[in-house]
Amino acid sequence: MRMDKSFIPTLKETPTEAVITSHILMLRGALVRMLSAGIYSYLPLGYKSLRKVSEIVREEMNAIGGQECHLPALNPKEIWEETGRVEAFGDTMFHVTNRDYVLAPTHEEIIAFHAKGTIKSYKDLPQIWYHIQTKFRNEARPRSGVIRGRQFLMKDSYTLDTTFEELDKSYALHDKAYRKIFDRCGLKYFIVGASSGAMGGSKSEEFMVKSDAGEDTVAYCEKCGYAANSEVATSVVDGAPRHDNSEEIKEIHTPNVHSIDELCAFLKINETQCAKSRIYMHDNAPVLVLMLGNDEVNETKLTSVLGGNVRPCHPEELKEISGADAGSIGPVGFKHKIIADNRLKDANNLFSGANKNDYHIGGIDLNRDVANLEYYDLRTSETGEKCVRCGSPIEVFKAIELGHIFKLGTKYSDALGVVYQDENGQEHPVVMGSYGIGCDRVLACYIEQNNDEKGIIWNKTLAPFEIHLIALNMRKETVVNLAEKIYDEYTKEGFDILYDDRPDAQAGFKFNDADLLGMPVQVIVGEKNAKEGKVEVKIRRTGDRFVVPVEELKSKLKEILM
RNA sequence: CGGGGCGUAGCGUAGCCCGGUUAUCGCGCCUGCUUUGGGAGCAGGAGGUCGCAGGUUCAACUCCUGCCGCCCCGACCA
Repeated sequence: MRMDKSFIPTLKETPTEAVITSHILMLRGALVRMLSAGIYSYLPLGYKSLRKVSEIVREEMNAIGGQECHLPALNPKEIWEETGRVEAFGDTMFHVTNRDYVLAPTHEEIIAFHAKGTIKSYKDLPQIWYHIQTKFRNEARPRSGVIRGRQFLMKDSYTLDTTFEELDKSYALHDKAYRKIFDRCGLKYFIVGASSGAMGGSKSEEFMVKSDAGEDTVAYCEKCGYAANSEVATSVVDGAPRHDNSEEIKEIHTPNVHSIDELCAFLKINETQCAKSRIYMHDNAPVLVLMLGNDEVNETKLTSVLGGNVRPCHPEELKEISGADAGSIGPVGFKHKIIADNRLKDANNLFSGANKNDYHIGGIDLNRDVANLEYYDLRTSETGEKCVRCGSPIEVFKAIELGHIFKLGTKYSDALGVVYQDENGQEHPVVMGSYGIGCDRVLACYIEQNNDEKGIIWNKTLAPFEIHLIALNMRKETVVNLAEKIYDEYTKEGFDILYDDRPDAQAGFKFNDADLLGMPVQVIVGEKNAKEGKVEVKIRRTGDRFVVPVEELKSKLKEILM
């Protein structure tokens, strides 16, 4: 592709709306342009890379027996109502206003719809169906460029199986395919156990990339590879000690003491002697959650322990329920359900709120003073705590979710009546799995991980072009002749070349654009070298540069691009 | 949806608090000449509903009200 008169509007300056590296470089490097919040146009270079991502995904999906389809993004609302997901998605789903259609945020329903008419017998199974389609989600707050958009490109595949054992196999195939896909893309990623959330189903794992721009928090053990979304991550931490003698309960006047830290400072005690109280509303009934010290309640864990709907109580509800405001609430005398985190198991001589403003209670023995107390893992793990598997310190950090694989089970086949007949003519619901990869995110994450102060550093796999050919001075006949010759000949031979043939751009301008765009190899045609029948080759990633005679260029390029 | 910030030429911006000349500067763009191995120089030039709509005023980029858009933090999120 010739650069002169092509749609590659690189930017010298950083647009104000971009703050994370990949977003900045995707804008500056002319890969994308924003149309509206969370809605991006891919320009020629960006689209070329996006298609390379899709192609890798396609090859690996086909390799495990996936069959590519193309399902509509416009869906009848009715089918989404049958599974209850119009309500489940709520405002996140786009609705068409002049007809009863929705824009599909994912495609479980549509797959189930087609499976229903097609899958009749156990002989029809298993199946892997996938497509690469634009998805629509009305994100309240799009951010980080293409990483969280209202419209994005996703590969989603769905497996149909007879049994959960068979589903395990389909799931394992996807796990394998996903590793290959991300490996081929050159991403550093890891896999975490995750909560299934609104998708339903039993097991799910996420493919994550570490990044400050991420929206998920994960716990990771470098030593043994344990990794989990912080929604479900556990770690080993010491519990509160149980002392030989339980002290008597005593009420203490604690004016203006609201937080655990203030309480510790006021009473000159340690955090591990305090029980923090949080009140949640669980299906319209209050529940007091007791945590040790400053431990944070993990609401995902709490929800899975309690089931149903759980939300924190509003400040005005607290006084009515407990008799005190936040900061003075405690388990002793609390009249509703109480549960506690495992760290508090059998603890005594604790301090906690007195359910009376400005008062705390000391000498609490949970075994003696709180009836029917149940203990669960309710806390959020933190950096430095010990790995549940190997005991090494874990690290907790932000990450971007690139892919997610789910064992769905029969949720959708039950709702939409997708059944098959077994050998005995008995009907059973088809067992489903669902697997997604955010193609835009693959691109953005790659750039997050592969850049320097000059710009993007592509590897051959995802680069829009393999070679960036730079003719330094288009007014010198020797330069033009050589560059044109290389461009024509090598393009015919299958090299994918971006040719900077802009007539007026200065050398420095071209060099900087080339570094910004980041093709793996730059071939530089300058006057001095050209006269001697030589060109310069620069490797973008390492910055290495060397001069080669034109006769040797081809073999050299083949060697580099192998 | 809550909190904060911003909206002036294709991009980045000054001016606004304290209303009053022809709305500032840099990049980019056009013309000419020079230059051509790390974002060139000189000269000339084009380009603006100052986000939109009301209001106050003799007078609004500037003050007031409403709306829209964008960014950041949070809530939410498959």
